[in-house]
Amino acid sequence: MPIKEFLEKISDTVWEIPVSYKEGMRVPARIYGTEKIISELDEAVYDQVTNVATLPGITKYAMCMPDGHFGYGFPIGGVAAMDVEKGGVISPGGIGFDINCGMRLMVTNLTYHEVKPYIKKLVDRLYERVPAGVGSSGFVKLSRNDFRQVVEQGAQWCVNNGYGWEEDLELIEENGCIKGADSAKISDKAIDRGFNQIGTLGSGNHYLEIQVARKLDIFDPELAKTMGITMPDQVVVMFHCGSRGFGHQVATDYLQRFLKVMDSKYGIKILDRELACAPFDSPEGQAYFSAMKCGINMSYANRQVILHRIREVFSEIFERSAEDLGMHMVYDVAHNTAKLENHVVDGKKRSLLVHRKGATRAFAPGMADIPERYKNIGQPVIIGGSMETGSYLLVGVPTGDQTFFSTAHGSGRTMSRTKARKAWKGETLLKDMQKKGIYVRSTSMSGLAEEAGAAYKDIDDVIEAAELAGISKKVVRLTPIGNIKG
DNA sequence: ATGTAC
Repeated sequence: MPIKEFLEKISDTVWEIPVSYKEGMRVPARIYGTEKIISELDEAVYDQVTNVATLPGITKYAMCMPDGHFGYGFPIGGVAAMDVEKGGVISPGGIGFDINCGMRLMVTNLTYHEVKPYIKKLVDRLYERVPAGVGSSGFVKLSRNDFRQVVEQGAQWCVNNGYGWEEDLELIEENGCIKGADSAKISDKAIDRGFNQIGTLGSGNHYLEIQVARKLDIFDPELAKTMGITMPDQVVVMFHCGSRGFGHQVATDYLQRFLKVMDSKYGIKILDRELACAPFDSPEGQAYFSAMKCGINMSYANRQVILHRIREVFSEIFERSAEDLGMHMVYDVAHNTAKLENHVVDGKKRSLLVHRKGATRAFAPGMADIPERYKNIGQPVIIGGSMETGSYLLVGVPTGDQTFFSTAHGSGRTMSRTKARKAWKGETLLKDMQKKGIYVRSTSMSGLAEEAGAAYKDIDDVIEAAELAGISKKVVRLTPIGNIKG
């Protein structure tokens, strides 16, 4: 029977697929989105999110955020909380290959008017100083043993070694170092792939962007001010990258290991090999959890070094120190993780492993683990749109409990990379963007075509859906003026 | 996303 017959409208932005849809579903699936988003959704997402609903320990719902689209095993935009005291599993496909791919946002005290004459110079210099593209390596020279320290200490290692400011650490989830990362759980191959990649952007949808907060796009000036956006036309810097080849290798290593033991040792049957998993409370599950945390820390360190590099470049171009330029961080959010969190479910406190794959944590005001500065307003959420359109700064809200305090992470693709490459030419796109006032540098013209704005959902629709659903609140919309694309 | 196939 077609999926539409099963899809039940819960509200204007929440759609449910009951357990009767597919044998083995332990909980219903819920998809977030407006009627428009749902009508354009890739049908494969229904299949994937209902597969996720069959995994052991899944609590309440298998969910998909409004930017959701087809991914490896889980949809990208997938949220699944596993009860670790009830045989809950950990699944690499629910975290993503690019472990802790995420966004970081930094403000400046410069206005559009001041930056505009330098935009070309600024983007060109950033392009030189922040290595981008497939297989790129960074300027931080590390031995393999040093790198093992980095993946255990994350951004804290960077600040201790001169890359950044002490205050940066307070503005990263887990203060830039998730506890329990154990490099003994990492293969030599993963170390080999990662040790020279600190401070590199990567490729695909990874980018570094110079943006402007236009007056009419500051929706809540009080909240914006708390986050450092204090004036119209203020220039900010946002970037998106992850754990590069390192995280990819960690995911590959453990997917293979889980496939070997999942059924034979633990009797877990899954509907799709891409959902390979192991009980959280098993030697294999715990080993991956520790290894995945190394990926989380690698990614924090990567973004920390890039942040440092951006400060250096601005300082050079504007001939003032980064302090004088007010280059303070707003926040750093993780997209691809599984974290152990306490949540209240049906009135009871439970320990849940919350998988967020292409989804952002969005803690409400007053919750633990929010920096002091944001305690009263909620956790900042940084949403990167496609490079042509715009991005958003949001905050978490109390009604976010329905998604274990998770929201969207980006626009969400509507078109495959292959299709996008056929539909557009990178060179034309580059010129069109230039006309719109966005100066772009990219390592790859075909890569640029893959990231065309038209290959993505409308970011404004996605944010609107997230706000209407009560899973995050918008604060500022940010417009790009310069972009370095990996 | 990714030394875009070990």
